[in-house]
Amino acid sequence: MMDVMQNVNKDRDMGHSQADKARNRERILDEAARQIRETGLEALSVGKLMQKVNLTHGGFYGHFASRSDLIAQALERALLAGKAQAQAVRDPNKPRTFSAIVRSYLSRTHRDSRSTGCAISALVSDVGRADAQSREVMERHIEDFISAVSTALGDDDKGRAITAVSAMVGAIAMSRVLTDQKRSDAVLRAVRENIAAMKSDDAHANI
Amino acid sequence: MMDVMQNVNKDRDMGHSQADKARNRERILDEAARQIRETGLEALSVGKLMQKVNLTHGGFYGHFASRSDLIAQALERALLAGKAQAQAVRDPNKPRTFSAIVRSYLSRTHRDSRSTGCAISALVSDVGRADAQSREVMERHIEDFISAVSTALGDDDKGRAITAVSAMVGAIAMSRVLTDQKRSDAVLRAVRENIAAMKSDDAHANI
DNA sequence: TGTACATCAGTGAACGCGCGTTCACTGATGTAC
DNA sequence: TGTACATCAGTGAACGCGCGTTCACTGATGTAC
Repeated sequence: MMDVMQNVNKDRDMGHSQADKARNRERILDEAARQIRETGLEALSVGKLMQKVNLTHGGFYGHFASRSDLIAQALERALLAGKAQAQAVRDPNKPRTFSAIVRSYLSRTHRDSRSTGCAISALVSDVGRADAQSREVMERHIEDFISAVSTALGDDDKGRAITAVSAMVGAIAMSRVLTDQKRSDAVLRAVRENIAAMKSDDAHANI
Repeated sequence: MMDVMQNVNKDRDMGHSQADKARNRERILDEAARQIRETGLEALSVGKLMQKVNLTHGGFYGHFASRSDLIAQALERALLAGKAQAQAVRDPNKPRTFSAIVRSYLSRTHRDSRSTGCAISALVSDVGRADAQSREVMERHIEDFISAVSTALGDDDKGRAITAVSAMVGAIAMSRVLTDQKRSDAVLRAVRENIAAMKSDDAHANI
């Protein structure tokens, strides 16, 4: 009986050591990064977030200065997690080819896992109207993504990479709007096929 | 003195006739359509919206059943207004060529006028996580946009139009995130140039 | 055309609610001896 | 290694605030005669 009570408390308290605090901070950030991708930057509620990680709302301010401080950090975390998620799928030994990037980015799996996928496509519109600080955070990741694609294409100029990234981000974002699964699938397929052609012709022909 | 007072009241009351009511409903909807494109679906506040059109919050429920009812209707309005705005710019006598569509969509002017521009690029991410009703509203307009582009391209298949639309929507949405104006301009330019090539080669080569 | 009355568009006070944030408290952790 | 105390991670009640929504009211509009 006493043991049961203590276990219940353990689950809730999560310990009070410094290591526990650091671990809790990570859990809060990870969960926030998931939630903003799932429901947007503004929908995040401090109380619900803390409940989700089995803590009470009051403790939040031992970890973050304010809700908007958390959101800024969660956005960075979401962008990193989305990238890591993409790279976890592939074989770490082989270099990432252009077609491998396009295939995994424009997959139905990616479309259907908003809360763990790329934060750019999950939050472009939102961040487009956010403050300069948030925009700069995403800006760095957009640049990185473009650079990675440009390298995979073997281009000096970034024009084609920019176009491919725009099409990929737009396609995933739109595919999540479409309620008709066939149409949604068709968007992913069309962009995948049209864009794949970019690499196959080595002469820099039309796109 | 009496005249002045009456004029002040006129500005606020806006009259009580049925025609006035219909006009007020339109003003509320138009302003809501602007606001959701500027600040997102969720940021809209009934009180602030009514203040903006010189009415008091209580009157709102004479026009709409609820805030979410208004939002659904404002989304449709925003999508229509964005389309109308695009068509107002061009010469109504000439047919819309593919390159004309691309040039105006991917213009700096369009990027810089979120509250009057295309609601798809302003709200893709938001609507992607909204309820089925809102998604269906935007879905119809995405399909229309794809059809218009496909016609301009003279294609039977919609694949290339889907790719062009994805790239345009993604490019405008991302260009609004970038704080570095040069980079933002470069995204618009790159996609404009790469996509323009789609039409010039009539043989259905690579994109 | 003019009057009397019913209708109804818009007003603004009031409501309950969930939110972000603060703070006195508790008890486990870490440290000084 | 063991004890005594300071620290501090997490708790939960309380706060002020803005929100969506309701409603009794006002006075202009529209209609019946």
